[in-house]
Amino acid sequence: MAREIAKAYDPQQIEGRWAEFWIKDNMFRADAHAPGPVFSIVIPPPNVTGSLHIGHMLNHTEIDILTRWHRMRGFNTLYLPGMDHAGISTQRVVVKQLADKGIDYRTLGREEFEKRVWEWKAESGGKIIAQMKQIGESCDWTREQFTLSPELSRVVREVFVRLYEEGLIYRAHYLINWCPTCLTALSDLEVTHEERQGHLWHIKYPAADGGGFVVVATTRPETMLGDTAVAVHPEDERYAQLIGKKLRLPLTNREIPVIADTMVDREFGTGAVKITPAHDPNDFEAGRRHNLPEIDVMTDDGKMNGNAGAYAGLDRFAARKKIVEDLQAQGLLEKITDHKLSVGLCERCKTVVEPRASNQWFCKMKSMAEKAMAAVERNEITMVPENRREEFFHWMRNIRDWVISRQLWWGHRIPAWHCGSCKEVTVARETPAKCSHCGSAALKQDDDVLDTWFSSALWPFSTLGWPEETPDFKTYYPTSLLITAYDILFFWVSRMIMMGIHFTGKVPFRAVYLHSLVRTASGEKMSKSKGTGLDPVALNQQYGTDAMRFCLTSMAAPGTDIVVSEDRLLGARAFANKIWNAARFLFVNLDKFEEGGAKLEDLASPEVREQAPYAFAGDVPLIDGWLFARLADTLDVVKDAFETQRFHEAVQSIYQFFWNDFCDWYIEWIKPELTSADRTRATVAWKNLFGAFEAALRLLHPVMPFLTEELWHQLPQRAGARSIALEKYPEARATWRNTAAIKEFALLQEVITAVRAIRAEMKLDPKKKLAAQFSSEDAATRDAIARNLDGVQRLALLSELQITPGKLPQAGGGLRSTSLFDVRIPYVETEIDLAVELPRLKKELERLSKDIASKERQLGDETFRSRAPEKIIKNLESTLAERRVELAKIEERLRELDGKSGAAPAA
RNA sequence: GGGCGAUUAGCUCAGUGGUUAGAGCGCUCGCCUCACACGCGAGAGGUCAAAGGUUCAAGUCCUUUAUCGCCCACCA
Repeated sequence: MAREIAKAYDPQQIEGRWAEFWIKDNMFRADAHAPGPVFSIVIPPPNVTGSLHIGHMLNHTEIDILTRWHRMRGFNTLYLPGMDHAGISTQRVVVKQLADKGIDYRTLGREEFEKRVWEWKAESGGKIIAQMKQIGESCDWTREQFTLSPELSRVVREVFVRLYEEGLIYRAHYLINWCPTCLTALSDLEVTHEERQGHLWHIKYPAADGGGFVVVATTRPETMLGDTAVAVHPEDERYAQLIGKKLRLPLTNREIPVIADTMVDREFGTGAVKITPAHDPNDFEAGRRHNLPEIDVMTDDGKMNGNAGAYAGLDRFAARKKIVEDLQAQGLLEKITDHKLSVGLCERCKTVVEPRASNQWFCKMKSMAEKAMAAVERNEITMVPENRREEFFHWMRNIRDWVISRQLWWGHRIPAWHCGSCKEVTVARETPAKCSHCGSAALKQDDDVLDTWFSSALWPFSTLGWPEETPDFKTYYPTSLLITAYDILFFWVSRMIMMGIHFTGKVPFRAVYLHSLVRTASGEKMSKSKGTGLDPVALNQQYGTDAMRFCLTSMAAPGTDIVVSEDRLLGARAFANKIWNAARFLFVNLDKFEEGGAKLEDLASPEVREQAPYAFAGDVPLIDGWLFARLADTLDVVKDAFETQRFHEAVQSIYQFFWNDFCDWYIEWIKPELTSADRTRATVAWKNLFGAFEAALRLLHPVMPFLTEELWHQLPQRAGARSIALEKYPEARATWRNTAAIKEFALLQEVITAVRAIRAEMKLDPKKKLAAQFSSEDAATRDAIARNLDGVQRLALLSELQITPGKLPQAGGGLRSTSLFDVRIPYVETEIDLAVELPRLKKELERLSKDIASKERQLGDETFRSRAPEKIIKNLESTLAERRVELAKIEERLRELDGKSGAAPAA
């Protein structure tokens, strides 16, 4: 039977089919009652703000690799998918969409707006799910979750009420970060800081009694309209007599007191500070200490309000300009100096944040933080990379109460009802009929919603059925591992740990792996708005999903950000193509195998393949023993690497095994065996090739699922075999381990490479078979070459290789030496180019001499001999002996060649 | 202001105190060899940022410095 397979791998031809195949029958559905050790992982739910970007691609690939790997190793595996409603971000997206259509979302009303967002959620969520399916994520789609679903909303209310009843959630009037564009409060974490060049305006505040004035320095003159005091340091002699006196606030007719407070830094500015309790965190605290009134001078959208008198209606920055002009006109502006300051920006829209005093809901964090730190200290949760642990502790130690209310319409409505009669608050799981304080029915639910991270913090248990003790919760909680980007350690990871411990008594995951961010070539965080983002869909189409997966993870060393480049993607695609073509090699030769009377069906059962490597004439051929030994080594590395989330190591070692060992050496070596006239020999070769290739596919499958699934189905498989994803991952068998084969084949590789080098150096006809000579003092080495003469001659393209004991003459041909052997192609028509050979040898000589000198020095050192481990000394001694042999050979060759050439070219 | 990280080949980066520091890409030379030119073979290319220290032994541990990043922080 002849098979047709395209010459080049075309991922577009096959990916869609398998993506569909995997989800069709819920192939990756988890079963809480299934046997085996558990591996569970919940997705960091992507925001429904658009589609997946390349960072998600990395994150999801890592999760999927580990999921597939564990599944193939017999774990009871759950990869739970889902999405986040992403309160402020999603609301912004929809608000903007409406604005683009000329609609102010506020005119729609809350209910209609929510309806529009749900429509958008369906669109964006649908896109995300489609992308996840497209990239082959092996999730259990029957367990998909959404943070704002009715089920999860119930969990949110449960948690809110419990925290309220425990006194951990409270409502207070406090100074918070306000975004005048998003029109909501923000937590400290949602504010990013940016250093900007600004000014320090020195303003004269005249004394109320007309005697002189105090100069205050401020970076924000517009807030002076809300000043309710000026503060000086109590021990500042310059201002001592002013304390308790009144000043007249310029541009208004208000009188404000001079107060004394140790918060003032005498060295800064003039040593006198204007106090604006409603618009500055420090001043807010000072205001509380001194019982000062708060005067909010702004509106929600950042304009000056009625309290700003003549400036009312002006934007805060326009007001700043006007105020400075007016002060100047009145001669109250002493001077303006340059001043660098860090301004707070809204994380989402980059608007300058306005500190404002307002009524908000808060969550006390300290006690939860302490328990979370203790758990991490006890290593109930491990963190990779480990240095993130310190960051975590640092943040947790300095944690402040969390503003959890947001003035948005998209989110979990706070389950609190305000009583119109007694003004008290009723907090309840279900909408209450009457006020729990006075019994009045005049209840109105709080307008605010919860910070989106509040529901995300519950994700590992809310998605598994908590507060019920469901089978899912019992089996899969705590989850095994959390994989996420390091930039949400505080937003999300820390809060999950705190909430998880608080509500379930257990950590939410056993381990956290914080992976890199994917950056642009210039090192910036990728951003769609800046046009620097890479579109994973386009890249998948261009290079193939498997290549993308390979590319991203091969660079994913923990702790460093990664940069995706065209070059790397091309390299990854080439690898996929290489695998494809290795398979093609098998297929185009199958006829020959079957012509010999063998049947493909004989290779279909895993039991048959698992017995590879098969022996011929009583022995496993060296090449097969070697390949399976290399496979075992690779599997060791892969296991170790995946267990410690060192994806790049695992992926690179798989790459090396497949390309270098399997393709470059194994396939090249066994080619003639496959068509050997000796049918028994040929059959053994075929069985071993099949066994090795099929194992290699399984080895590769978690990283490159599409390609391996496609090829695996083209190999003979037992009846009822559904998918490579459900097969067993190869296990490094004890019988595969074979250091002798590795050592022996390394010798053959060395000899073949040496002959090829000589051939290149002598510029010999690359197709012409040549006669060469081989010598070694070591009988075992000579035997090894003799045993494998056919292969060596063939790969080195030799007509014959004469094996003699001892050494070869160092002149009269192209030659390579090691301490163990010499190999030489005698001159026939061509000679060595001395202008190349002599400098090469001299350089080698120099390197060896230096190396020998340093080793001699070290071995001559008594302290070294007495302190270094025996093994190190032994190694050093034998290496030194080898180097000396090599040096002697090089010296001899140099003498010969120098003599021959008369005048050696200058080195 | 505090903290963390980085600095290794032309580029992007691995490197877990112990032989001659690796990979991919790029570069040079030679090959369309019947799986693969998305390929094959052979090469060149590195005082591991600088200085000091610990150690028998340092790219790896410590200190200082320089440069570049990132995070955190209420100095008006």
